[in-house]
Amino acid sequence: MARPHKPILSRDLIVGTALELTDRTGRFTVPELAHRLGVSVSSLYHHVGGRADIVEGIRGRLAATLTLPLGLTWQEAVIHWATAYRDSFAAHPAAIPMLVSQTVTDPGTLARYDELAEVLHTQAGLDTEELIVAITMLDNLCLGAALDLGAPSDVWAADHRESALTRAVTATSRESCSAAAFDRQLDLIVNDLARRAMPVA
Amino acid sequence: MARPHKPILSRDLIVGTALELTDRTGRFTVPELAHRLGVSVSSLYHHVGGRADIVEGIRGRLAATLTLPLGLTWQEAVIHWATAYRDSFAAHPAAIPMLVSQTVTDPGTLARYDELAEVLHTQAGLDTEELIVAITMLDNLCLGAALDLGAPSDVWAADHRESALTRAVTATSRESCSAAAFDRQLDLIVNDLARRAMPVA
DNA sequence: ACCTGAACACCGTTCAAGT
DNA sequence: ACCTGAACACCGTTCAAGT
Repeated sequence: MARPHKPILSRDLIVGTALELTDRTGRFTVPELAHRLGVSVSSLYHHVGGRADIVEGIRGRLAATLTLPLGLTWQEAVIHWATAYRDSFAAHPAAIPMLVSQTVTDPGTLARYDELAEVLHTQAGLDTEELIVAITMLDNLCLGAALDLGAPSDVWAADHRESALTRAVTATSRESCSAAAFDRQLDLIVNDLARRAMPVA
Repeated sequence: MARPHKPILSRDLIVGTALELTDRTGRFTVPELAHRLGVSVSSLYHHVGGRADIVEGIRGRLAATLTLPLGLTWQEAVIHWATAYRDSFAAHPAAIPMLVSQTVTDPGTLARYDELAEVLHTQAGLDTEELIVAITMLDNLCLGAALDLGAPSDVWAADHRESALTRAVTATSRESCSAAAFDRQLDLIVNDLARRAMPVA
């Protein structure tokens, strides 16, 4: 088989399989990916710029959920955006380190940031300075929460010492605490923004 | 030369050189590291468990600054801890992706978390549940801020569209905004904790 | 246009060998 | 104990070749 009549590969298929592989095994490798697709390694390079491009494709998939529905107040929009961000990244924990080590170039992802900025500007009346600080805060929060939820930074899970605190901590659910911390921090941020917002209606 | 009278390598030297290499070139590789040290690759494995162990050594170096001075109020301690965390990670941006992709095992780092927990427990009177949420929030914040400061997640630097916001944003200093967002968020967290604290004095 | 095999320049790790 | 060279099983990417 040299060239099939109907292409068997596509950027979308490659990205999807890479994400699947990452979820299942914690990583993906170009040879593994090719094997999984029943194809030779070099075939992939006809549809994709390389490994980094595949990672960027994964980013695009995850960021797709950040689209804002119409008719939300800016507060609701912020909460929707941040929650979707955290959720979709946390659903693929093993992908986070890959995403974090690489500059964001996916146009869809960038557009999602723009949309949030638009809402904060036109509906909450934040000026440029405030806008950037706000988005930075939200970005920080979501990234941190997703990392904390998914990545292997199980800081307090280790039985490293005789700390009463550490032992108590081990008992509690890691996920629920992370979620609680996220919710509370998001709430703090929204309130802080509300205090600074210039109502435009 | 087979075995020198005085060892030329040590875990500390290896870790230090790896960090230096990372700062200068954005990454470190075992062969590069060996070359830089004027030594054969396999020599490193007499002093270090492997690449992951070197990364853990780097984590230990950076976490060393998290030690809390005596005589601080718990609020001051939180601010000191978080600021030192953010600062020392942000000073080595290229190291962050490596640190984030790997489980924390460095004992020193784990001890620094314990110390903060101790302060929050005994001085702020937080119960177990509150304690974990608090530390998770702080951990999230610092990690997110460090990532945002150092990692190549220059989200809004890309000239991807005709967004007035995006262009305005490009003008402003990335660092100062990140710092402002961090300071404000840290302030929010401390105040939130103060509201929940049970004064013990 | 799309798949292939072979080749290239890398990785991290191990291990018998030397002193 | 500590350094070495050689070997191993991997990576990601390229490129001439086939249809």
